[in-house]
Amino acid sequence: MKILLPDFYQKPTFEVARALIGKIVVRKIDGQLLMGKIIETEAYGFDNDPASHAYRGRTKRNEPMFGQIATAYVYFIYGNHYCFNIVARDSMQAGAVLIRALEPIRGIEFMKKMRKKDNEILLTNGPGKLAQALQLNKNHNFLDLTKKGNLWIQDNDLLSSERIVQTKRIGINKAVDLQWRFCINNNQWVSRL
DNA sequence: CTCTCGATGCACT
DNA sequence: GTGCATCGAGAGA
Repeated sequence: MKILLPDFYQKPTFEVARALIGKIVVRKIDGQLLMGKIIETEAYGFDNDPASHAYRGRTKRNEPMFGQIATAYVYFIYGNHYCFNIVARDSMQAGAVLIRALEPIRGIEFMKKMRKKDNEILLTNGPGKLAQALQLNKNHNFLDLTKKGNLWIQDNDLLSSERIVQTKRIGINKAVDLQWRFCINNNQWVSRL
């Protein structure tokens, strides 16, 4: 499995969001590997996207979205949860892909422990859930995802005939009609239909 | 400084 | 389906 290189992320953000479906998130903790297949993503833009953190310009929080592509943008939300994004864009000044759901591939027992849940569906079927399962937090903000450190993204060599569907984004109140959400059709780890 | 509210998850009816 | 915990970022005064 080859690691995804920077040029993979140097495309319009919504295209990268679609391309990331089926790819593998790898997390290393204390020498143990956790892996999950990306099932659901959303693209967030810049001044073309009122729902994006970057919409009103550069701030301390959204700094990663304006920074180097192929790095992580992790933010804290609702006083409880972290959300994991990957910085990706071409000509825009800012842009990132929110990872909304994974299918657990490896390290499932560890994820169950972190999530305090035994049901495999409930481990990573939502952005806050997968961040908890993989123990992602502010420490991973700005992290280069093209290097094999403790978090990176790999290609998926296995052929997949699953259909990718494109829909409106979830959990936002602005730009609600933009079809910038992608997920594997009929997959049980998708956060919502 | 104060106020609002959110790219959520979970318990509950 | 509805309600809400919980806290930091961002906006405005």
